[in-house]
Amino acid sequence: MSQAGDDIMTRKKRARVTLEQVANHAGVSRATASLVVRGSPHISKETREKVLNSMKELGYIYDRVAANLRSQRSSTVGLIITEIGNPFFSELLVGVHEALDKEGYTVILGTTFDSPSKQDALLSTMLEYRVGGVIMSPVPGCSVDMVERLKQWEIPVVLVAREMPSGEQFDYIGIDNVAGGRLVTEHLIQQGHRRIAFLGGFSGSSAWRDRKKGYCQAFHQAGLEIDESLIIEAPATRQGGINAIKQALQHPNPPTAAFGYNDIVAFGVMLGLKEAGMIPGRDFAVVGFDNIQESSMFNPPLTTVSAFPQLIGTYAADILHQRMNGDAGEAKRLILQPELVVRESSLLHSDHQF
Amino acid sequence: MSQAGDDIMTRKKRARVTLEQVANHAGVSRATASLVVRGSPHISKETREKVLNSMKELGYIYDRVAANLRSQRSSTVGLIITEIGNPFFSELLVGVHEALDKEGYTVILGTTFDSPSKQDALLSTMLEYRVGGVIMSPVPGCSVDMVERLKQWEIPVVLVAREMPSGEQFDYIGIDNVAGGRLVTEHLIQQGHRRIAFLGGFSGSSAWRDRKKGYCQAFHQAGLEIDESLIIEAPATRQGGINAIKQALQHPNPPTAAFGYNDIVAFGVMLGLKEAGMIPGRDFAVVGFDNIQESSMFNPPLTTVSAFPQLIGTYAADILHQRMNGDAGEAKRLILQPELVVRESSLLHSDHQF
DNA sequence: AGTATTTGTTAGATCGATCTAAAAAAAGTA
DNA sequence: TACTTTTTTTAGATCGATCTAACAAATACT
Repeated sequence: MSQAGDDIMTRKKRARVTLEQVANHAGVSRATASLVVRGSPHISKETREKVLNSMKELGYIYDRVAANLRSQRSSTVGLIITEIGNPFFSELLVGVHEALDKEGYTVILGTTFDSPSKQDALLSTMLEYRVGGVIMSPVPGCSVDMVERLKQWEIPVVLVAREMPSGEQFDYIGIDNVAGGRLVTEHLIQQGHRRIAFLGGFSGSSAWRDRKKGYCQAFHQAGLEIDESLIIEAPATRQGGINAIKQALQHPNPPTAAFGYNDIVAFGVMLGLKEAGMIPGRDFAVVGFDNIQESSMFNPPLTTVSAFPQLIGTYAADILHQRMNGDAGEAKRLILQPELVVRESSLLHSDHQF
Repeated sequence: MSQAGDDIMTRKKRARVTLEQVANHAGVSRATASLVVRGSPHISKETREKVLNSMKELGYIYDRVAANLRSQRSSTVGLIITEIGNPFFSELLVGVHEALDKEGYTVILGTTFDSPSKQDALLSTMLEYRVGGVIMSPVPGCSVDMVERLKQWEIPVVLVAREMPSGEQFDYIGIDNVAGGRLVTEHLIQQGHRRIAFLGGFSGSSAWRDRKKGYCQAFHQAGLEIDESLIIEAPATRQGGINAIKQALQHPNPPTAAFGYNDIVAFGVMLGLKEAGMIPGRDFAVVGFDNIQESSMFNPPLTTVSAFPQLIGTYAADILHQRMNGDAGEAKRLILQPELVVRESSLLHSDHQF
């Protein structure tokens, strides 16, 4: 259970100035001082100033921990993402953070690294800390049970970027991954490619399945066959991309283009191509997904799909804020439409043949 | 002062299961149940199991808020950085986060965007939340006053990446920016460059001043003159880099190489060069600072200096952990030695003349 | 002036845990 | 069996704020 080990704790020596001391100093009651702190309108100008002066004089520090305990409220919000190393999530974090900050919330951060047990542990911690709400990107194969526990305690939950099986009851902000996958694949087909690998990511994540769905749709629509052996799962990391493209190039009938699960994978794919002596954007087309800031600066600049992570974060924060203020309406679904950004990595010179 | 506006709060409806209820259910006292939760050794096996069962049965959730209030301890750590958008800091965040996570701390995140008032507000918030310690990268020109307030409350503070005027009393983990600036500049001088611009960043930050110091040292050591008009301050962003290089190119006697304050600026510089019709790495040498992951993947790959942000984060977390466990020794200073990483952006073809 | 209303203030209980110091139970010893 | 000593359990105060409901004081209304 919740072992509060002593080793990880710190003891404070200097005693805190309490509201009671402020009240005494100002010659009013504790309750009055409390009202002043909270900016109540039922306080006369003079008392307010008396109290504010005493606060300043004594160096008073508001104790949110005590206040939250008594009031059964919380101005803390939990944010659970898979990893901060991925710019998609760090940009999402920026969006969430800025929006919540503006409203006066404090953010508690957690990263799951796609481990369900870590996610459960994080959710527990957040419950223990009495967070007022949670924004999370669920791990693949995440069971709804744990998250429902939050619902039980009437802690609003907003899902971002990834869906959860039977998670219809939760607000969700994401991008239309099917459309995104289709955009990418249609683009590559239009460029004349017929053998297009889909590299990286794992089928456990809803985003992966949707992007693949879009990939398949584009193939079908063009009347082309899908070669399942060109769909290679791998960690959604640079190294995963390197490995995946290497494996794909071993194929007796290798692909001429690759759709990376996300930009990071696509970077890996391009690095792998370079290692194999090929020049991405000339000998081989590569497309990514997310349009993180770096993708415009890669060599060559990466064709990709904008997934608007920061915007997703902002919306998620806004919705959570509404929920925390009592909005109990139906679960909202906000699906942003992706936009294809064509750059050099997918525009092979016309003198190439396939 | 600390207005706890009602609008930002959430009310929970379903009552929490308290330790008292658990105790009643298990037929023991509240105190005993508390000891069980905390894993005290003075509890007999049977009572422990009785209580644990009751906890499970009732769906008990440990209330850290209440516990922290009474025990005057805290397992929360504040992390204050300037921005998450900068990969240097997001990598630092990864280091801090992983290390603290392992020890069971929870991280409260704050970003200052280099605004002193925002930093003060954040420090206040953290005090209000009773954090047990703070890791921070101080804003340029940060006064020691506010941070000293934390010291007063015996809340340990570890500074990272940037120093603070008269901040000798605080632990500091950073990199030898002087050495880094020298490495970069020596490298460029060795490549035959004589007119080297120093672009981006502001002189308010200690990192800027140190890097510039190294830059000057290298010049002096080589017996060369410094042209102050080639030192251009600008925001440490991509756009700042673009603007700075454009300005530098206007110079009647323009530079042949640029030292970007950090990799992001260097990226901007390279983009600006491209816009001006020049090819970085062929017509103009560019070097950055930090060696963020993307710099190896840029076009061309960026010569830079490794600043080991993740490692800095890890060390900072470790030291903070020690401090929170009572280590009251002298302020520690841990200065990592930077390493030059030479890539194509600074290796001009030999047929070029200056 | 006398009552009703509004405005400002407050005492005392409370949030859910931990602490202290002391009591009860169990084990060890003579 | 009686008396320590050790182990286990507990009652009651406490952390620092907010809540409730009631009480003064000031203002408004016949």
